[in-house]
Amino acid sequence: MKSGPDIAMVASLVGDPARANMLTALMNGRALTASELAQEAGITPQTASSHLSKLEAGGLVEPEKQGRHRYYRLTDDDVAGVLEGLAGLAARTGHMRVRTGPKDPALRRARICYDHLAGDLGVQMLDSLRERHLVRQRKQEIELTAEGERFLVKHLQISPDMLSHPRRPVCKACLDWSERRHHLAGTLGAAMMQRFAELKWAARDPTPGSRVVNFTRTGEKQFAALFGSGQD
Amino acid sequence: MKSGPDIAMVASLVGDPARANMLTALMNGRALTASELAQEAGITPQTASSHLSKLEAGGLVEPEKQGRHRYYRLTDDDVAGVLEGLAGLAARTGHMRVRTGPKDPALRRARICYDHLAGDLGVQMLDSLRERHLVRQRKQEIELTAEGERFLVKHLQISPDMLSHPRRPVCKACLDWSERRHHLAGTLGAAMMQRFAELKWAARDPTPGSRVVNFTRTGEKQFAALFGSGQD
DNA sequence: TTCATGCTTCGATGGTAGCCGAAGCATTGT
DNA sequence: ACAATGCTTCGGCTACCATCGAAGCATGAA
Repeated sequence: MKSGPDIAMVASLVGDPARANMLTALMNGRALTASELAQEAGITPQTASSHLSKLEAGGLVEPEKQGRHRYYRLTDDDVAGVLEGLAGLAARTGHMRVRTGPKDPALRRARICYDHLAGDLGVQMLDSLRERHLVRQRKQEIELTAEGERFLVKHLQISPDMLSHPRRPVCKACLDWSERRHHLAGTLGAAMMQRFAELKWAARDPTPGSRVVNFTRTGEKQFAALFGSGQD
Repeated sequence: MKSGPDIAMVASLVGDPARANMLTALMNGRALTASELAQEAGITPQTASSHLSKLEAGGLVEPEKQGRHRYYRLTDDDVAGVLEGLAGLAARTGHMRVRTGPKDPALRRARICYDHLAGDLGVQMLDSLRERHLVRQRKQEIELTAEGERFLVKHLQISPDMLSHPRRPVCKACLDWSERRHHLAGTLGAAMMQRFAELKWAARDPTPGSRVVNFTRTGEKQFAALFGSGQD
């Protein structure tokens, strides 16, 4: 007869409703934690774990470990393309699908991730640093360049000497919860956030338990001047 | 939660090994009968029937009734494209797939289908007729044009008057078993085949039960001159 | 007509896979 | 050190669905 399952194998991966929900949740290119994907699919974490291992074995998703979290993203654009094609075929025969709603805007914009800046502004900051070659990023590895060191001293009064730590890297890519792209973690990320607070550019929201970071007017301006991409 | 199965529904259709085998068998754009697809998938006809209904309901295949046979083809190129994408993803993670072998070459080339010409040459003939606007085809409906009538009289001494029949159409598109594209059936198809025999261009193979049609050297040349596409 | 072929529907069976509870690691924070 | 969180593994349960036997319709042939 024929050789192997082949196409049926990968198709059956997408064929399960729970897995399909996870995959469509990942369609925007961002990454989600296992628990979030579980909630997205309406199943328990242990079931989701089983599904995610299968998806990973099938080459549809790739994990990225992040502390005790485990982020998953689609392997590449090919996977997304096939999913789009399937969605197109499905749309012809029947029902379309509704998009998932947005979340708290303030939280999306700026918040504390452990001890460093996250959210829209955090991602934007790392983007800017990378663009101007102040840091070099390869996958999750981030390295401060010589230009970067000069930049920190000049604009933020941060000396590279202060950043070394026995068990913690200076720079680290941290997946952003709302944007699902990387922002800057590590001792540098923490030092920068601390400096923002000292300069009265920003402060954590006083509401207990809140992770929102509120920028002052001047802080917003200064931040935009340093890391802004034109208008924002 | 989310709305409907959507993408999972169509993916699960492809996800079953039997159905996947059927679909890949249809990937070349040809059409296959239900029994052939059953054999291709290694299942019984009644199981295949169930699968085919689902594939049809899901919009992946379309049936075409042909006598007591029922031919199935992929709905359109979009379906084929998605299948190719899935195959691509599957190929990355593991096993490729072997192609199905060829069949009897003589039978593929030219044979009798009921009373008219089928096989490679039969398909080629209808292609030529259509290309030169001697017939007009819409789906399974084929209509002889005025030019076509003149062509028949001039080159094959076939008068349109001889072709009318109370219960049989003059022209009809017939799905070709080997090529899985249409060839010409109806009273015209039968008349042309008969004329080929009278002209000693071709004759049915004497082997009992064989449906092979053998063309003579001159017959092949004449046929190619009338319906050939350059070199063949 | 009667027979044969191709396909479908019905009913019953069995294997597989999704699902969750409970327990086990791993990482982080106090 | 201990506790808390996030994720994984294990075991059993359940439900779905592919599968086939048997019977029922169609179409075409004799």
